[in-house]
Amino acid sequence: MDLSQVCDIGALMQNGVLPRQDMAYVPPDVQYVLNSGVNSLFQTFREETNGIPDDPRDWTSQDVCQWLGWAEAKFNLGIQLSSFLDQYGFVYDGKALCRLTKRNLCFNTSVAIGEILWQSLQRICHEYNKKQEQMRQKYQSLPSISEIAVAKENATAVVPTLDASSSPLHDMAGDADDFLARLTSAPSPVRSEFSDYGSMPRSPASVSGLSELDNSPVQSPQPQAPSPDSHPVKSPSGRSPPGRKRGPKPTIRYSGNGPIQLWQFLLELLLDEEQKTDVEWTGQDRFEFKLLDPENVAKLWGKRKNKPKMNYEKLSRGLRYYYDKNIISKVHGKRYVYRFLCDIEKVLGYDPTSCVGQQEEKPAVVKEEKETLVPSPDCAQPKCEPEPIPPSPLDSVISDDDLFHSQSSPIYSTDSFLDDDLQTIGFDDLVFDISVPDDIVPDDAFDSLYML
DNA sequence: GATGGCCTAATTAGGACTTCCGGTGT
DNA sequence: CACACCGGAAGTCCTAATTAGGCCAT
Repeated sequence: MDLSQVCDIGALMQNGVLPRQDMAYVPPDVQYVLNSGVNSLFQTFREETNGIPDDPRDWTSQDVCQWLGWAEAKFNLGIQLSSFLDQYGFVYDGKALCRLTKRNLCFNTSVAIGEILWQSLQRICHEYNKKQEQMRQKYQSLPSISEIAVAKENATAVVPTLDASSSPLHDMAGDADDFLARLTSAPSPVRSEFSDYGSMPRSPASVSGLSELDNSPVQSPQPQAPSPDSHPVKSPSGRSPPGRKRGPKPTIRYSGNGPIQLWQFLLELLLDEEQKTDVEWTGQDRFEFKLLDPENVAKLWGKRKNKPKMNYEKLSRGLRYYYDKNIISKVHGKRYVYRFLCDIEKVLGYDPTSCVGQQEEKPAVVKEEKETLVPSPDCAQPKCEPEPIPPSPLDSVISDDDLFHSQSSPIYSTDSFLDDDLQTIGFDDLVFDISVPDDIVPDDAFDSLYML
């Protein structure tokens, strides 16, 4: 199948080339062609649609119809509009649309159509975010009004420069670490309301402040700083996704909200090829790892937290606090060996221990994920109380109360319903920053970084 | 002058460690 | 005996929520 064929999804489905509704997934090679087709045909989206807002969240029902019409015409999808009616029989607006997951889309239409629509929507969101980011950077590079006023006082004719490198604000940014630190100040994962980690809820206000769209595929662009000491991460699948250019490996570094926590730091080290002499997965048990050089790990931890007197004795005390919280446990009888009890696979989007001892490359980019820390299914959870599965994100009306309960439930996060592409629920708690080198094509970066 | 809205600073509460230490197990 | 490991206790640092007070418009 080539790009010329991909335009006619309907025909491809009829010919059995593409999976139909009863198929569970799109084969990777077909998915690649679909992605390429969307990317190729998307070039004309703006010209062929009339005045659709850049931000899909701002779309009206008419805009959604227009988008569906465009996709329908472009790909001969055979979309049933009824698939996009909410419970009241109205066509989704942009906000409701953005709450859909790929799985929702596939479920409502078909795997192939869902894939096309998903890719298309991702692309639109990506363009919007890119635009926002550019505007943000442009804005940041501008001198403030007060600076202009001062400049006017000091010189009779000073023209504010747009050159970021010469802007006083540019210098104020400080080093990347400092900048990163300032970016990462917010609640931490184990502080999530009603989480199982010994935290007490503060007040519903802290939760109700979450907008519905915080969990939608559309993420507002977040300022990201370069990570000077970040390191490459390999991919678990063993081969690079098709179409990805060769180049410097993407890097991964925690950049979530709030100060980095010890377990996050350890995970960061474990994902770092260059730290393999300090800490590594044992491969013996799920998420089991060993501190090969405990003192050095402690030193690195102390460096990160600006605690020069940090040592393994103190670090291990920190780890022991995790025992009660079911985040990490000690592997009895093995020196310096611990085990993550939380579901690292969910946090990262793949099992980092799956290719321990293998030489093949992991996927070049790891999922960027925003999610509460989730105890793994095999971890005994006496404090966990079962909760009913919350309403589908398809529901166009979700009360704050629903949101409050559904998001804060650890059970919800562990539910199998939330696998792979269904990731619209979660806090902005854990975010690993994946820096993608410039020479990797944007679409590749987008595939992995965006709307996961 | 009374009231209400807005803003800001101070206070409070809580989480996540850090530091220290005595005890236990191997 | 050395060392890893455990867990209590007190303290620090940080963030977010709450409260109090000042200012201003009506």
